[in-house]
Amino acid sequence: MPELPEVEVVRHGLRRWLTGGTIGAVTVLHPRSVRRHLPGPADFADRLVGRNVTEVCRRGKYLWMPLDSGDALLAHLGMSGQLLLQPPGHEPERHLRVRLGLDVPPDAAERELRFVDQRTFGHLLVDRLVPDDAGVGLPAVIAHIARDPLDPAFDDDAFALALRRRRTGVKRALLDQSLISGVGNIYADEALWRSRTHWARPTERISAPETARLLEAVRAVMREALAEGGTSFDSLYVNVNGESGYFERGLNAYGRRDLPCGRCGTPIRREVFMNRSSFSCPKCQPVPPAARF
DNA sequence: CCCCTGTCCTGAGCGC
DNA sequence: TGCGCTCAGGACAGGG
Repeated sequence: MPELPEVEVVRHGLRRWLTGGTIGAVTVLHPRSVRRHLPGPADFADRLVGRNVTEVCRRGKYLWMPLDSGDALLAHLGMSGQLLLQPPGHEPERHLRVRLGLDVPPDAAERELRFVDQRTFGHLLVDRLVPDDAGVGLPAVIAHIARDPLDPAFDDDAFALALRRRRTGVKRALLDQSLISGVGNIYADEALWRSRTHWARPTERISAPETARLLEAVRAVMREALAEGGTSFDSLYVNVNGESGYFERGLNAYGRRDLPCGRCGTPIRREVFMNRSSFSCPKCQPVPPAARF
């Protein structure tokens, strides 16, 4: 379940291989993986073949590679997506969806970029680059995605104000990628545990200092995960070299139903919210008055 | 405009 | 053994 730290690990791994490389043959093996490329798979391939990759960028959970054409190849890993660099003759993976030939700089070994995705919640598309609010290019289809909390240009004060204007629970707000990006179910639960916040705490009642503590908690859990090389549970997430990125021992709340809270020993509870699991400590994170469920 | 729910997908695990 | 059910959840369309 790749969230910001896992995607950043992938970005970092891809950067060295892709920058300066030229895209060769493109094969779409499963149309669903390019469903958000509205002109269709043939156009997807046409706009990639022969193009030079100039960079590998990320915002939140989105990854994109600007091309010398003014387009970018955009990727979202969804639940189970992987971007693997394999030798061209390597045996096809079970859930291989898209393959992109790659002519890498002359001193590097030949590689093929492969999009592997069991559950097909992830996707690839090609889109034009448009300037963002700082004049740097990002794909037009993700112009609505907020900056992420590790972005130096993330505006903490603006986030605090936007949070207080919302009429919802704090976890729903953390998962809203148009408010703050890169946070998924795992890091939301971890950050809420760390800041001793209940997931249903009404956003309009969250003070500026409390927002600051919450952001600090989000950043701390993400930095810890990055330091470990990315968090994930199942072998569905594999980093760019094909190694599984595990981080279970660093988790304090997520997936720890009935296990003791690391601070107070109270068994961690599991609740269903937004059709997904929320894990929290009943004692450290008590249900707030006027909770928004 | 804002908020929230339903939907997409595959495979593991489990009860009968 | 095999069948059917549940669970995992990111992003967005569309309804209220």
